[in-house]
Amino acid sequence: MARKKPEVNSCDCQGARKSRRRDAVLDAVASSDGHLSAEEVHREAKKRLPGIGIATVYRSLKCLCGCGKVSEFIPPDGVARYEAAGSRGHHDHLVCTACGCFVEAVDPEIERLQERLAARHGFRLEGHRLEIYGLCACCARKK
Amino acid sequence: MARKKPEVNSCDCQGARKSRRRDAVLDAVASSDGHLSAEEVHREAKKRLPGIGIATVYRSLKCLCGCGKVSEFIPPDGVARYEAAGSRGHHDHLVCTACGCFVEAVDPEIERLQERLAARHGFRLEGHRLEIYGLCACCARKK
DNA sequence: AAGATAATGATAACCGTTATCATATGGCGA
DNA sequence: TCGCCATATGATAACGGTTATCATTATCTT
Ligand SMILES: [Mn+2]
Ligand SMILES: [Mn+2]
Ligand SMILES: [Zn+2]
Ligand SMILES: [Zn+2]
Repeated sequence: MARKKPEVNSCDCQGARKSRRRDAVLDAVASSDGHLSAEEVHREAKKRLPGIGIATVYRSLKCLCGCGKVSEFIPPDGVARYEAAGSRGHHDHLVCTACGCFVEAVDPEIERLQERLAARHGFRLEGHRLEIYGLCACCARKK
Repeated sequence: MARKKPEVNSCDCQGARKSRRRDAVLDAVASSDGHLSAEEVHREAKKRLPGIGIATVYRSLKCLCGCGKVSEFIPPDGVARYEAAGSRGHHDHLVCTACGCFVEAVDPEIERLQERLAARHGFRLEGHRLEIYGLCACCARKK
């Protein structure tokens, strides 16, 4: 007889309970191309649970970031953006100053040199943020 | 007979007039160690011109950033910070996650590899932002 | 099922920054 | 030097993304 799958909680945080809304928020982020603002996540989540409130979206995003399912990054305009962090590992962003698109990229050498730079200044490295601004291939062509 | 020095305007923007307050704002930023918030700049500027308002500080900072005398950078907490940009050239920041201090650093190799990374993705590079997070030497010792 | 506690939605509060507007000031031509 | 007009200024309201509050609901444990 088929037995119910063990309930997996979308949040691994201590004391966290399972919640349909948090699942919806994670699904909204995970099934998109990423780089959504909280408001955009809300719009997507409402397609799954029409009544979900914006406060819950913020709370869920914070929780999901805390347990590593989602990662946040804050562009210069100060509006946080979210993307699924499960399988996709760390990456940096090339940000187009014309159309605002994001291109993801990693350069292992840059990553390594950052460690060296931190060490050189006695820093115990915990993380970093690298954003490269410019015109994406598409926008550069139009100019 | 000593004649007055030609008035130099602290702002090179088109149509800008000389203003004592903008001078005071520039002086406040230039004579500090940098990385001041707008509110901190206001506090310093008031030592020079007690009546100066916060709106004027914001306006002056924007103007001074526009003509390259001051540079702005926005840490993850979203509160803009300012530093003199005249002689000091580009640099990146090592940010201590414990005490919040900033250490300035440049790695020419990282700078060069960023150009390569941009080119590799067809980006016409305009600028970048690199922040490295971790414990500064001082804070790492205390842990 | 009942009790304990986490989750939720509506909305007020927060806070750095920007916009507004009446007034003051700087710089130019006469 | 004087007058004109665009720019600069200060007080303060408005803005917008995010967080806090609180009464209610959902989930988990026993
Ligand atoms: Mn990304
Ligand atoms: Mn600096
Ligand atoms: Zn583009
Ligand atoms: Zn430190």
